[in-house]
Amino acid sequence: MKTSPDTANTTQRADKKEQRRLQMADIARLAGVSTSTVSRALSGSKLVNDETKTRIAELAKSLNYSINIGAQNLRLKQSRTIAVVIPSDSATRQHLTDPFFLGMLGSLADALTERGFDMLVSRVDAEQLDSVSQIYDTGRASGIILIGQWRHHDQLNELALRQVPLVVWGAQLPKQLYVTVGSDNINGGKLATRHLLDQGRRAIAFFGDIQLPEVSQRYQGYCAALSEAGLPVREELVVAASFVEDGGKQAVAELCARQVKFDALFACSDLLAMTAINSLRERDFSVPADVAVVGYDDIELARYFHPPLTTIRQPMPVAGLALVDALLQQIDTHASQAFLLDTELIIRRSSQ
Amino acid sequence: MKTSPDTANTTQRADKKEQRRLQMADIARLAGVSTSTVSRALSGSKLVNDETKTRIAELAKSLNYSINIGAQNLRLKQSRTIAVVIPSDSATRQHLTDPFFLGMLGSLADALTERGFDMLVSRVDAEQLDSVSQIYDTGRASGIILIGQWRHHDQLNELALRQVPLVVWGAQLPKQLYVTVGSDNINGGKLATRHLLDQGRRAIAFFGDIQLPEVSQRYQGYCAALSEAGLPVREELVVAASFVEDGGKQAVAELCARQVKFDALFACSDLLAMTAINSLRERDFSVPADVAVVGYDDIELARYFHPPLTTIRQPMPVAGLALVDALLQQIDTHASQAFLLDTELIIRRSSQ
DNA sequence: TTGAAAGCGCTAACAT
DNA sequence: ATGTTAGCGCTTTCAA
Repeated sequence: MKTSPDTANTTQRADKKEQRRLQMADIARLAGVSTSTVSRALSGSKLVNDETKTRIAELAKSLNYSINIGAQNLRLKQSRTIAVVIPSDSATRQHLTDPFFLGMLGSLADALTERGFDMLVSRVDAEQLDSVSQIYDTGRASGIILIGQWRHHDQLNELALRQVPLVVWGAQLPKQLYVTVGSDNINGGKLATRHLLDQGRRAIAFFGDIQLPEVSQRYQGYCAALSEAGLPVREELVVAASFVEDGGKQAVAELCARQVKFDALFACSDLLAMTAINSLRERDFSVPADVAVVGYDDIELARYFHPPLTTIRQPMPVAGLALVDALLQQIDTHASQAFLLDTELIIRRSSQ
Repeated sequence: MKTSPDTANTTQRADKKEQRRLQMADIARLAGVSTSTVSRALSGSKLVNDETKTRIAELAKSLNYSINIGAQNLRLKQSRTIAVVIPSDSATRQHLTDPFFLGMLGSLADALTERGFDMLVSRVDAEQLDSVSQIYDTGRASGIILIGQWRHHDQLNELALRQVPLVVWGAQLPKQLYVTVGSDNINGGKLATRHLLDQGRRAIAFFGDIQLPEVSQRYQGYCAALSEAGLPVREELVVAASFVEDGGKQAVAELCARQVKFDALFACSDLLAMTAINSLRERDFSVPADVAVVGYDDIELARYFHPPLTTIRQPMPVAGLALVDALLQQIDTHASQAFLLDTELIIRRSSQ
């Protein structure tokens, strides 16, 4: 039988036993009240005498006591925790390194703090996205924000079917059962392309993997802008560049191998744009003189690049809040809507 | 901001009836056994019949049941959660945007997953670092990893005094009560400076805020390398550049205002190096011809910069594991040691 | 205004 | 090999 630690017990120096953590019963005893009163006092209930309330609050503070959140959550059947999940490619494990996703994490951290939620971050193998529901099923988090839609449309639909409260950063697709928050990719693509057209460029290359929903919409914007200007979409200018590794380098190589003339480039991420610019430079193209370049994301380093990168900014600070609020609303009301954020063209030297 | 035009985008559940979450008792009833048996079966106890064990496991799987972690943790008096804290400047809120810290988050996510812990991420106002202990006192996390020692030495010591299990990424200082894991900044500074000396440079500027422990050690390395080469440390070449904003730009301005000749630059972060290089370029210095530059951190973009940045790499993948293991050991044994990771010179074009 | 008692969902002695 | 029972630390009826 285990005796509860008691004041009469001698504590030995060699004794490695955890000094028992203070709990509500201790505060109650020291204040000469019941735990109910302590609980009420600390939660600011008006059922308790003001004088006792402050006495208890001070006692707690002086002893460095804080309510055990695990127990509180169990009792209240809540968790006040949201999980942020970033699918990671099992092979490269590279996704969490993209500056864009990382910026998003910061924005989410702020938004969740503001709403009084804790943020649990986990990387999940992209091939096992269904394991995401565990985070919810176990009560670890009351909902899930997933950053990185990639090609997981079907798996995400399955999650939604399982009633997991879920909001995804990405593009809206047909037959979509889950809720997305994202920026206006179509317009982003238009803005970028129009800007290049305004600079007098006519042979605008497009770098991006059209299989990805967001990129596909940026491509739609690209096509729309060309069409507005009365220009055809020339397939030989479109390269399926991937986001990983030296995507830009490979894409430039591919484009050059095609022997096609081009005087501008719209790359679907800043990273892609930067590696592309470096490759262009190696091949003695000058940016922006020979090739005007526009990127996408406006990561922090875009302005420090040489030349400073013209790009499409996604509104990060708003993005976090939008994701969080969409999720909280879904948890509350079991219904919420897709939400589209404005994109903005940031003009710097790489395109002028 | 617009709401999306699509029709099918509202996820609704007409049925608002709370479907009670499945719990162990339900599984027990359905399996015709007691909850103890279910508990044991799911935890793989050998006390339970193999046949029953698989029966229960399958039942649970088919019903999508997972153990409620909150209740489990309460009962087991554990949390299997580690908090990762990033102090944020109350004014700028900029710290979580430094690519280096963000890379660290990724590394920690991997390391914690590997050790079976959840990662709670929170941004805490740098002026109220003592509030960090709440995360521990409330039982929310069993320990804390703090990224960003900055000038908070005293506050960190106080936290350690309060018995909060804590490991800090940073430099080891005298009279330090908390445990640090960090890279070998002194050697990093030496490697960078020696490399510049090897390139024949003799007037090497140093950019960094020596008030910060890590930077101070890099500066020590810088001094040591100069001294090895029989050169004096020239104060007019040392600029107290800050990490934030256009730190590099200001530092270059300051240096030029001093009218001192320099042919190399060691900047204490890659971001600093990059902004400095851009400023140098504006002033018609060529890099590396006129000024050879070495940065610090080896963030992902360093290799994509123009010119590709020579830098000191801190071993990120190892860093996460080292931090986590130091913390877990501290939680287990109430003792752990500071740990120093090797730094490595990565030579690229900016210095040659 | 306060206290007693029940129980959140689980685990682990202690029985059988 | 399985069931009974007593909590983990808290909140909240219900009773006083």
